[in-house]
Amino acid sequence: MLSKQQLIEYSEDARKNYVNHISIDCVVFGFHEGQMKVLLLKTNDEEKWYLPGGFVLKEEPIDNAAVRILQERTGLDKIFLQQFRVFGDPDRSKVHNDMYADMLPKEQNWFSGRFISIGYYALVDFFGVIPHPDQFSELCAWRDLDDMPEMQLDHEKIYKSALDALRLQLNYQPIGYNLMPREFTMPELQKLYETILGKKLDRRNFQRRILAFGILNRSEEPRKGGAHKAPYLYSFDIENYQHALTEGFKGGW
Amino acid sequence: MLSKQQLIEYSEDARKNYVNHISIDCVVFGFHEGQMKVLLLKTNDEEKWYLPGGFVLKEEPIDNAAVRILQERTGLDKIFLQQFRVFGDPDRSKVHNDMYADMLPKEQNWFSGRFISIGYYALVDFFGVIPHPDQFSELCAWRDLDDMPEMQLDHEKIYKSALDALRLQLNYQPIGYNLMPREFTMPELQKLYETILGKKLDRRNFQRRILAFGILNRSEEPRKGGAHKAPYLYSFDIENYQHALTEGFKGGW
DNA sequence: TTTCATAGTGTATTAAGTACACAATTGTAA
DNA sequence: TTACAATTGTGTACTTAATACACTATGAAA
Repeated sequence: MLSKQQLIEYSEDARKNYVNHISIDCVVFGFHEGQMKVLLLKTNDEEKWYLPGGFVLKEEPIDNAAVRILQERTGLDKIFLQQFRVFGDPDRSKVHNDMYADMLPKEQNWFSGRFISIGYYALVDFFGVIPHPDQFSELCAWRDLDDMPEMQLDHEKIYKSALDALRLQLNYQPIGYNLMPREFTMPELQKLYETILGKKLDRRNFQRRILAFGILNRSEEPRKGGAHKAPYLYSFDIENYQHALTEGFKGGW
Repeated sequence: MLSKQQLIEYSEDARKNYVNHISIDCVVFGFHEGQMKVLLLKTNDEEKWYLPGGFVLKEEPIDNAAVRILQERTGLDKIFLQQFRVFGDPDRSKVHNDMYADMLPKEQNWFSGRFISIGYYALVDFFGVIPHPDQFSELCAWRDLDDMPEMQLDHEKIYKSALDALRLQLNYQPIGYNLMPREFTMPELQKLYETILGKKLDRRNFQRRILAFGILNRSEEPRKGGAHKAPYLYSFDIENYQHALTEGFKGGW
């Protein structure tokens, strides 16, 4: 959390370096222990959480800005990022505006204006992430998708919209390379799909379908040491996976 | 086309009224005589065309801005609009910037900065549109999708991206209500799909599939007076159509 | 009345999606 | 050591959707 003096400095820096009126908000999805997770931030003195976000440098492509912002929050440098929609209601950042208006003199307050936010979602490796709070927060942590806390501004709307976009993507693109460890079992992958979709799938049909995509390689050796029958291990065939990403799966017409 | 003095005035007005650094570009699709059309603008003294676009008023939701911009260009007031992506390379408007830099003193030039553009596509009734040029152009006209001219800035990239988005939409949403006249024949509707997709479809299979969506009503009376066998007339069942728009068709998983 | 272009309809085949059941493996508790 | 519970692997019948393809019907013009 910034002091008033720091806030003034941040505001002045921001005016110098960032494109005004534009922000970026990222919905970072991770997957761990059969749970879909979203990376959130929080200050100590506020109840509500918010999404990792930031601004666009004056000479920076917006996609790079999103990558930079996520690098700062997660430590990751290769991130699957997808722009999914713009949030541009004039009063979407009203609460924020008012908050900073109390703390900053108007002429020094870069935050006073309206911000139009570009929404990105990211799929990341849960274990690769080292959550870093930003300047405004003390806490950066994973939250379960089915146990999301109250959120600031329109961030609830944003993450729900991201989830919709992700579910849609599931229909015509492969998913998982950025969310699963290198090797995983079929039930583990199924759990990912079930979590994203929020519903149960049939084991046998899931397996057949996902294998038909041709993006998985099965290891020779099954995973040992588990409490039950040793499952096979799979990994993504990265070449086919990339191809499927660009080409899409079926198409309909 | 604006004179230098008018340009200065426009620039000052813009600074007062619009959110800086944000623009909107619209890809307006129409359909006429079996051809997919896109609405474009042009000045007399430049070869290249550009997309209808504009800026966001300081207190205006971005979707409203897109509607307002299209109302001005087309005269339509009910428009199917879909945000599809943001174009935010720092040098995307460089040509424009340079052009205005020659004409406007820097401190009076609202256009000098970088603009991040929100792309919308619109599906409209061809006959409902009365093309109005904007302040910068003399010409506002339909162009065939398969005969598109050279375009300014990154507008070629934008309309191609819009077409991709539209094709994707075809897979999970109905299309046509905003593009077809109230009554139409099955071959006419098929032509629309073929044009959007850029490929031929089988008559019989198309009919079966589109009817299976349950969004069409068939009139009692076929269209008479044609040179051949009188075709049946169809119209959209607006209730089912709307339902399909929000719910989507199949889904995959 | 024949011909041509177009419209309407049906059927067989293949592929994809869904529903469902049994056998195999492994650790644990009797 | 043996029975059990939990989990994984696999197969098959059924239904639905997608594809390929051919004939009949209509209306205007030659």
